[in-house]
Amino acid sequence: MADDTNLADDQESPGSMGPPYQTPKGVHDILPADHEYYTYIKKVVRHRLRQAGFRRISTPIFEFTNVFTRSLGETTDIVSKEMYTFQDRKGRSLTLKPESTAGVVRAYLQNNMQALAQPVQLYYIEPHFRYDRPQKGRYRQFWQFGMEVIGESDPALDAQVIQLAIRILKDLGIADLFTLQLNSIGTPESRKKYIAALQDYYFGKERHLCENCRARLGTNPLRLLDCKEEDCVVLAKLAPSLAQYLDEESKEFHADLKEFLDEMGIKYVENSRLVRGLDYYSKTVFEFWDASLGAQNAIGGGGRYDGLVELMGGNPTPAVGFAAGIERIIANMKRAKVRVPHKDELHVFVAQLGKEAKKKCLPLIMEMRERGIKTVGALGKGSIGTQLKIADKFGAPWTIIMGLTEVREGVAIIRDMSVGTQIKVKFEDTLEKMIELIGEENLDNYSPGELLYS
RNA sequence: GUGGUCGUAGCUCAAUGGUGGAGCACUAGGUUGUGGUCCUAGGGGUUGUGGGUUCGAGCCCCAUCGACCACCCCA
Repeated sequence: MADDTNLADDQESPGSMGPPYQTPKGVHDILPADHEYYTYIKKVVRHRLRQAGFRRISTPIFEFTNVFTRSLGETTDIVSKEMYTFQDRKGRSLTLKPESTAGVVRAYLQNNMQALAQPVQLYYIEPHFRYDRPQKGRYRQFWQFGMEVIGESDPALDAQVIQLAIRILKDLGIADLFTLQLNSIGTPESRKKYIAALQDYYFGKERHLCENCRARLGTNPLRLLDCKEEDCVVLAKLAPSLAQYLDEESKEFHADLKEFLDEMGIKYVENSRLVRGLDYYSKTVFEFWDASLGAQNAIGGGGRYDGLVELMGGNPTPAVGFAAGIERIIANMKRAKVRVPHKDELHVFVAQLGKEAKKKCLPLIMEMRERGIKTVGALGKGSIGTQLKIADKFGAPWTIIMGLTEVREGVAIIRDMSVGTQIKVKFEDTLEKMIELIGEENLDNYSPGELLYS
């Protein structure tokens, strides 16, 4: 292979191993057909969260590595084996963000948002990165939207975050595919005590455990309760339960949360084995599980992280949040045969025959676009036959035909592509006639709102 | 990170170790000012990549890249 780039000596570059240029493992292009989904999902998220008083934030794609190691926990799977970590030119360790809560909390502190009215409500729609072995719905670059409520401890906030998450899933037509799994893991102190008790319980019983569980006993003992191996299940049944170790405050908090959820008519499954993979959670944890497939296909989750702000150097500040994976949402929308409305279809193709006609067509095309008629045309040469063929491929319901004859007569032909009938109008009336045919209400008149000058 | 399945034309897929095909799509013509249907013809491939075994490899073996599945874990 040619030595034409300085990537050539990089072991990981595809080189002669595959097609000359291709995306690396686990990442892919988002093509126009899928962007219809992304656009729609973003609209729903922005709309629902704006209604609830959230404001959007974007943190950098990469942060200093310690932002993540500190907040997520050194021994978590994400930190220990899934981060995209690299060094910059000065040898500083940077990491592509594997999730957003850590960065949002960092931004909260760095930008002194403690000074704002609390709670601060933020949402994001961002790409994230994890070095994982890819599978369907599991990519090395993936999009998540999420929300964070920082600065107030109240089970009513947990309830609202959960309600908003469900509201969004409903808007996307997939709420029924998922069940809300709910648990409380208490304060970090009570959890620590519980984990110690659990390890204590399993001490001396290691040889009855499966290989997996023996390894997890040191790193993630809570997972042992979830194992499907026969002997492990038996041991798990007799193991101490997390609920026994919950402090009074957490118990009361959780009871209130459930009361609020009931009040809002939100159904949930109490799942005492639900544990999230990140160290920063406390009290409330929840996930949305596939109703038929279970945990592997979780579409999103969240919980309370009352200790994180302080852990990252701020004053003790409670918080609660939620995040969901957009690729998984899209996969489920497709599975549920949910189609997304979009505005990409053309209105008009302008077929022109010859240079004289093309000159007449260009200003007309500009005017039509200005008025919100989605228009393509005045391209290529060829006979009227090939022009119509192109028009057909573009899928435009109308075609304006301009040939030498029409230029001379000062008219334009408007063809209805679905039935093949056509009418002849005065050239200067073409624009208004098209608006009439398309319908004022169908025009694509995007308005970003008026600019204000101070 | 562990174990496994798969990779053939733009797409979906055929091809006992013995000359790589079909449908759709594409291009041209039938129809030199009228597309989508129809008819006819045509272009397309180092079988993901690199090695090996064999008289001979799309098929067997090894490596590698990629997709997917089950774990691990999560979005």
